[in-house]
Amino acid sequence: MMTVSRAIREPAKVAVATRMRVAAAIRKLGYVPNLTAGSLASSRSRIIGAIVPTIDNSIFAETVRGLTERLAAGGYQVLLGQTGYDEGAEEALVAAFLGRRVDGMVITGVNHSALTRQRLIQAAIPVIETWDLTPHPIDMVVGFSNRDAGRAMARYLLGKGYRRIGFVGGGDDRTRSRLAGFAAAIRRARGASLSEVLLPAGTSFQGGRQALAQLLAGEPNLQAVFCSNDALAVGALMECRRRGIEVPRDLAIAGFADLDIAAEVTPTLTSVHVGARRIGEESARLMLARLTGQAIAMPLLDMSFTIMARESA
Amino acid sequence: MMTVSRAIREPAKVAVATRMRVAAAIRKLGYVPNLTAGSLASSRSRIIGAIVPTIDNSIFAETVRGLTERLAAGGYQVLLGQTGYDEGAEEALVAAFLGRRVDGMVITGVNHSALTRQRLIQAAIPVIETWDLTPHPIDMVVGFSNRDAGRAMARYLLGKGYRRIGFVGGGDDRTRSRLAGFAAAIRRARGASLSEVLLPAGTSFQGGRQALAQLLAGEPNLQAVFCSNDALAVGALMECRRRGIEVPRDLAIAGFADLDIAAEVTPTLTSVHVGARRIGEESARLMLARLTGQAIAMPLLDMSFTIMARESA
DNA sequence: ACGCAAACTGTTAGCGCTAACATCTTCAGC
DNA sequence: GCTGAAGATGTTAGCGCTAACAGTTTGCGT
Repeated sequence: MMTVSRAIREPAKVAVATRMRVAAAIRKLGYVPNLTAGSLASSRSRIIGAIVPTIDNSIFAETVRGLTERLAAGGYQVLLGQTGYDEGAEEALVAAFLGRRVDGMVITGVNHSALTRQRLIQAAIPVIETWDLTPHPIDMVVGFSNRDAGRAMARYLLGKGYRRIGFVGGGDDRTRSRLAGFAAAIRRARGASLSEVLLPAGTSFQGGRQALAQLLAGEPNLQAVFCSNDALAVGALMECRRRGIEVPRDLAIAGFADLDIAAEVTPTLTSVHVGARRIGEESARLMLARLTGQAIAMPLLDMSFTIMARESA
Repeated sequence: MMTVSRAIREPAKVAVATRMRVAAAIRKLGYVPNLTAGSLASSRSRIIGAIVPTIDNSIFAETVRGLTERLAAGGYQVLLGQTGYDEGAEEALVAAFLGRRVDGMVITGVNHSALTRQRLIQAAIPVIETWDLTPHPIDMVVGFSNRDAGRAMARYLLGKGYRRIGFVGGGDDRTRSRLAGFAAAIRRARGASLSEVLLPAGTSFQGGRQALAQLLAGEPNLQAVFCSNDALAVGALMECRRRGIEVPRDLAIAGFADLDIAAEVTPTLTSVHVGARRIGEESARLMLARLTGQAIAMPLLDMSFTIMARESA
C-alpha cells in the first residue's frame, strides 16, 4: 500500500520497474485514490477556499480564473463560494470551508463579521483578503485602495471641467469606499455638486439604466456620472442612447473595473482598470509561497489602478 | 463523541439539555467539525461536482448559480471546475472530483472522452449532462436540442425574408450542433446562402466584431447573421454601429442564450432563450431526488427554448 | 411498584489513506 | 568478499469521524 501511495505522490522515490507495475495495476483495477482519506491522514487537503460576492457579471470571474489557474499549476484546487453580497452567507461559507479543512482562504473585501474574522484567525491557515486594502488585515492582502480610486476618478472628471456630477453604485463595502473618496474630492472642489444613487448590491445593466433615470429626475443638468462598475455604466450608456442623450457631449459616463466590454461599446467607456485577473494570480502566488513555507516579505500587495481615459468621459 | 456527532447532525435525536451542553462546549472550545473525516466515515461527501467550460461570460454562470443555490438548500455544496473548452482539462477535473468522492456530478455537454465516460459510469454516482440532449446519456440529461434551436432560428430568419445569411460561433460541440441544424434548414430553403465563421471556443465581444468584419469581407451583401452566443452578437452589433450599418435595416443580427444584456442593448437583441438558470435549478432538483433515493421518472429533461423576437432581427 | 417500550447515550470498529519508522536490497569502495 | 550508506520497500499506528449495535434512563400503563 505504501509503495502505491508513494508511486502516486512521489514517483521519484519508487524504482521505475515498481512504478510501472503499480501503474498497470491501477489501470487494471480502475483504482481511483480517495483524496478524502488522504487529506485526513496528511491533514493537508490541497484545497483553497475562494469567496466572492458573485461570478455573474464577470467582475470577479476574472479574479477567480487567475486564481484557479495559478493554483492548479501548484497542485491546488479551488472551492468557490458566492455570498451574493450577504454577510450571513459569507459567515456560513467560511464555516463550511474551514470544516472541509481548506489549506488556505482567499476572500473578497476586508470587512467581515467579527465571527468570520475570529474563525479565520483561529484556523491558522494562510488567508488573503482581496479587492481592497486595510491597515488591519487578517493575514495578507492583495488589492488596491477603493478610496483612492474614487478620488482619482473625481479629480479626472473635475479636471475635464465637469461640475454637476452623479454617482451610481451598489451597496457593497468597496463601492462605499469608492464613493467616500469620490465625494470627498468633489466636496473640496469649487462649485461642484454631487448626487448619488445607491442600488441594491449586485445589480447590473438594468440597474444602471434605472439609476441614471433617477439621477436625471433629480438633477436634469447633470454633466457626468461615475458608475461603480462597468455593467452599471453600460446600462447608463444604453439609457442615454434611448433618450437621445449624446455621450460625452451631453453627459459624460465613467465606469469601474475595465471589463472587456468597456473597450468595445460605442462610445468606448472610460473606466478604472484594476487588473482583476492579476489580483487572482498574485493571490495564488502569495498563497503558494506561504504554503511551501516561504517567508512573505510583503503581506500587503497594492496592485494599484489606472484610469483608462476613453471616449465616454 | 457520538452524542456530539448526533447533536450536530440530527439534533432531534438528542435531549434538549444535552444539546445545549454540547452547544456550550462547542462554543467554548471553538470546535469546528472536520467534514473530511465525516465524509470518510460516512462515505458521503455532501459535495456535488459541477463542470462548465467557463464562467467568464455568464452564459454558464447563471446555471451554476441556480444549481448552487438549490443544492445548498438541500445541504450540498458545489465544487466548480472550468475546462476552458479543453477536453483534457475536463478529463483531469472529472478524475480530481471523483477522487474527492463527490456524491454526484453535473457536467456541461454530452460529448466526453471515452475515459471520462467510463470513469463517470464506474463511479456509480448520479451524473447529469446539461445544455444539450442525447439519446445515449451517461445517466440523466437536462438540456435542450441545440440542433433544433439552430433550425428554429434559421426558419425564423428565413420567415423574415432574409436569404444571404451568416453564422458566427465558437468551436465547441453545442455551437456545432446549432450550426448543423441552422445550416440544414438554410440549405433546404430556395435561394438561400450561408457563410460561416468559426472562432476559437470561448471568444467574446471582440471576437464577434472581428467575425462580422470577416463575414462582410466575404459577402458584402449579407442580410442576417446568427451568432452562437449573445456576447458575440453584441460584439457584432458594436461593429455595425462603428461601420454605420443600421440594424436590422441593413443587417439583421440574432444571438443565443438570451443574457440580461440582450434586452438592454440598442437595438434590443433577438435571441434564443434557453433558461440557463432553470437548467441549473432542475439539475439540482433531479440530483437531490436521486440522492434521497427517489426514483426518477424522467431521466431526460428537455427544457426547450424560445426565440425572443426583438428589434435586431 | 413493576414491566416494558421508547428515548437517549455510550462503545466498538473501521472508513482509506499517510507519517514515521523499520527493514530489506543494492552497490560502490576497498 | 565485506562494509556501510543510499535507495527501495514494508509495517504500524492513527488522522477524526460515523454506522451499527449495546447499554442505560425515562415515562407510562397497570
